[in-house]
Amino acid sequence: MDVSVDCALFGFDGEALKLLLIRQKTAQCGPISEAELQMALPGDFVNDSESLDSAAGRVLHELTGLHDVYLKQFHAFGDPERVKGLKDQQWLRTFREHPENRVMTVAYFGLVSLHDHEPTPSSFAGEAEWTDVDGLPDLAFDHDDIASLALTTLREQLESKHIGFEMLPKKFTLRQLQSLHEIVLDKKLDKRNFRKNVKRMDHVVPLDEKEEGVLHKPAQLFTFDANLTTTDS
Amino acid sequence: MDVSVDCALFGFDGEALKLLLIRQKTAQCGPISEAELQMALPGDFVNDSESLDSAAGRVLHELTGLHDVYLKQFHAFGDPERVKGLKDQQWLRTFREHPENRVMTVAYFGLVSLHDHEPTPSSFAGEAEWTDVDGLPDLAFDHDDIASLALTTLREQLESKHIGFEMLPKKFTLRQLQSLHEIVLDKKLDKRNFRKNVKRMDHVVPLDEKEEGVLHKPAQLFTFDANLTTTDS
DNA sequence: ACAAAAGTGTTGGAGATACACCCATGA
DNA sequence: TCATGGGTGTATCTCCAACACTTTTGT
Repeated sequence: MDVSVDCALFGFDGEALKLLLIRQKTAQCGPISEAELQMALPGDFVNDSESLDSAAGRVLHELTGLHDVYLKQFHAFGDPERVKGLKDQQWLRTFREHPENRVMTVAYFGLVSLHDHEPTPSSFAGEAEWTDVDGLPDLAFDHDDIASLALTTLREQLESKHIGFEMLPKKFTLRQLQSLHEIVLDKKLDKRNFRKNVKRMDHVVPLDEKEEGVLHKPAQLFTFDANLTTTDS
Repeated sequence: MDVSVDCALFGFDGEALKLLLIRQKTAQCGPISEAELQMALPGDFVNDSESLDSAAGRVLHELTGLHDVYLKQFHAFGDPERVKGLKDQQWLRTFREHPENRVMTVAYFGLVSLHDHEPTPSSFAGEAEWTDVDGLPDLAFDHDDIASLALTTLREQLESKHIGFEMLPKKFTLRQLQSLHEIVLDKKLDKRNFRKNVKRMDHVVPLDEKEEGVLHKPAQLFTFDANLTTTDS
């Protein structure tokens, strides 16, 4: 059986939660309209000598140029028919040696800051795009399921594992942190209570720096100190 | 790459938490002492046409004769060297066609009642045994890691997903439920507070029946009604 | 009668929620 | 001076933890 990894990479641009998707390459021949081209989560086969985590890290690096971002396995998908759809097979035939092979995939979700680094994909340049999580298109294979479970997992772990920071710039304001939580959890939070909670987290440290270039009172900047994280997987 | 499933089946006998392990079959030739024989979690290759969940269910059924027990995937293990230990290879050579192949495994944990059904393994009869989770032996392959993560996962989900009932008889007393929690979580719980919490769970329903054959005041029996479970994965 | 576990309420503290005003900055 | 978001404290309520005695049964 073939084994792949697929990555659901989430990013936050201050406004909305984004997911990195790749678009099927236009087949050189044949009149396929743009709308016909499927989108999917980035993924690749696991190489002979690499671990699953390394494979996921490699896919991520090839797409974003980033190392060392938060990346966690969350589920394996192994339905025998998961790549057997008509469109799925058409796509696979354009680049796979044995598109009819059964392939199971280990899915990872990752968190990327869209602030510090330009989200421009590197080696896959042009075919990858950040898409709003609200109103995702239908995805190829079983990637709708994967994306949906990735989002659920992100929601569950956002608070319990304090991983929100991974989607923010190194220096961030409390307002940014709060919007992120509000958007991911899809509910409004009370500003004062939120700040009270954050102040209790010893790994969110205030800096002697303020926001610049804003047309209102500049906010204090904070950063994330990974020294002591209470909850680890 | 070969793909297998491994199952960490937990059971509770009223006293201790048990894990189902299989023992390496004695090689017909060669003077290998009992102590040299390794133990491992039950597992098997995933068949061509079955899903991962089905494969795990099949392994479980072959071992215990049970259907429909709680069984959940919790992690995929794919280190390239995970079956390459010396003893691991010796064992694999006794029954695998290509023992040197890389094999990744999708690990499941399952919960079994040791009360209602005799824990006697069926088709693997004789080679499987329920072992105390305290003081597990060293296991073959990376099964120490798998068992350890399975236990962590069980602890995390015991309360949040209300799955303790799966390890109790259909009719159980609150004392049994509490001991189970105390043993899994490894901490003493307050009887009154515990019962208060249980009474809030609408899926634990009291029966018009009492314990029998005990040399003290007989306790009321409860059962588990799966109609409305608040948390699902 | 005795042993052994079943069963039952109250109190105090900690943490969560709800809520409104003044402040600093840039235009 | 105005518009915009930054920043702050208090009262209430709910949830959790701690704690001891009476009841029912079998021997």
